[in-house]
Amino acid sequence: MQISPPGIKPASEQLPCSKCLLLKNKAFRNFNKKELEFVQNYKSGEMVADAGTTLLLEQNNSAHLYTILSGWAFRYKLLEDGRRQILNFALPGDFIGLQSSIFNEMDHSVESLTEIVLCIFPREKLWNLYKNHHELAFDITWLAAREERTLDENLLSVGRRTAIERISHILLNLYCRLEQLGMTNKGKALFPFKQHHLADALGLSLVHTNKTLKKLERMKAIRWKNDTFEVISHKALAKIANYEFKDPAPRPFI
Amino acid sequence: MQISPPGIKPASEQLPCSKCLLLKNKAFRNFNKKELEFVQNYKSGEMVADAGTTLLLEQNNSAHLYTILSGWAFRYKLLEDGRRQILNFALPGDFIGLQSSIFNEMDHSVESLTEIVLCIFPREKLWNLYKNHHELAFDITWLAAREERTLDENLLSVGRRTAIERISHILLNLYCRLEQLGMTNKGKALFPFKQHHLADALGLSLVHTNKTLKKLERMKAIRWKNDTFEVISHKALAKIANYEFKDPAPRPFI
DNA sequence: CGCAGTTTTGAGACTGATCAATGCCTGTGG
DNA sequence: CCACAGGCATTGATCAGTCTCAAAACTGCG
Repeated sequence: MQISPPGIKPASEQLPCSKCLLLKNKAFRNFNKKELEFVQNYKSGEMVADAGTTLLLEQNNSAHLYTILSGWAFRYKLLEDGRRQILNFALPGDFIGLQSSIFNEMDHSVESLTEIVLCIFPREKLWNLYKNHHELAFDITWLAAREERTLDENLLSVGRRTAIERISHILLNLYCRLEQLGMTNKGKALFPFKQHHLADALGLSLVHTNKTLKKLERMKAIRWKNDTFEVISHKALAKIANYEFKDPAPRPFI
Repeated sequence: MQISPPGIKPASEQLPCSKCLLLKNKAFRNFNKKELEFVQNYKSGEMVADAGTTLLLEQNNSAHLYTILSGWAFRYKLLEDGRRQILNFALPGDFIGLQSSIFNEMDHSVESLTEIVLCIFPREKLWNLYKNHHELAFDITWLAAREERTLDENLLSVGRRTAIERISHILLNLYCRLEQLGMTNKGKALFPFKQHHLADALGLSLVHTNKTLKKLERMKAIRWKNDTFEVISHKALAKIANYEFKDPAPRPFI
């Protein structure tokens, strides 16, 4: 029996897949009728979790896979003494929990940063998806490969970029992801995380992260106050981070 | 037209899939006749590359996917000024090049560390695999998810572990992977890479990597001389790295 | 024998970590 | 409406793990 962790509740109001808000977002690809039908059938429900909820826990098994419908989450791993590494941030359209479906055990945890709405897929039906809907199966591989790319980039940052490069890079990257999702407004975006999240994502200490952020503010590249992040100079940021902008093609999701 | 980069040649002698050496290795799962037949058909040939050959290049596209039949390789990314981050090492049974099949462009490069034998799969037939062999499609997802796990672990190391922890961890990890493949002998294994590869994999400088290795030797945990790596004390190494041994189930490959 | 690549060692510099306060907001209870 | 607590952000001072530079010692090889 699966018991919902505290902070997680079935969503009161659920949309049919055909009305899924993600479908309206130009960041995502379209579905044909047959696919939509299958996904509707695959989906077992929606749930809402408060900010700060542990959605998936390392070493545990999860009965479900999730697609984020709205809100932020992050994947992380802990060392025994409490050191934490945030592996990456997850946004609407991102798929979480594939690990446990494939290996029967998570090797990382996932926590929500905001109130979050998740679309639930029972893992035992994943096989069925591979069997009958190879386009969707391919999409799942696509998502896994994309995650790998993100991790490659993060590893490059943490391993070889300096503090100021890392910070500029991740801020710009997050900003671009949000922009693609239509979650920005005139250079501004809501960043629901704290500085210690950034530090943990970048392998830096909180203090040094703070000092470096201040430096970026003094350089008039960014402003970040009360959860609102603002890119003041894309150019300056991109130059520090040596960031390459690319406009992504519509992407799949499940 | 695809022109083979220098250092790459078609293998002179090629085994049919039914005699694939990987099949004899207990690390890998078995195939049934139908699968074997499909894979045999999917496979377009084998090639051999010298040590130090760039097998796949960032920003390029590759017409093929590869499974390593024998030898070592590594995936890496470069920064413009030459800083390099090795993302991970690839051993026999590992699958490389999925990225370019999915996104039409590699976002990392791959280089051989030893002479390497590759099994070649044309990317345009990947779709066919998804269509007609969902078990194999699932295996590809399995491989992608496994890669993600490895990267998660590497990111944790580089972001949050100290130099000595990182080094102990990666050495033990590589040793265990080789052991699984039957490539170790009484605590000894061949490590065909140089110290600067380790440094680049761990986000450390060459000098500091060297000093830390020496420290591990003085602590009588390891010995590493002339490409031969020896674990002298699993216990000591595991304690420093806080490493958890797990015996893995037979894994898929293509 | 001599070169080229690699490993090893020492010295000194510096990025980023740790420690310790202080300040700032926001929500809560009186 | 104020006092206070708790969570974050900010700052200064000091420390240390790692880096860079430089040179010497090895190793394998033509």
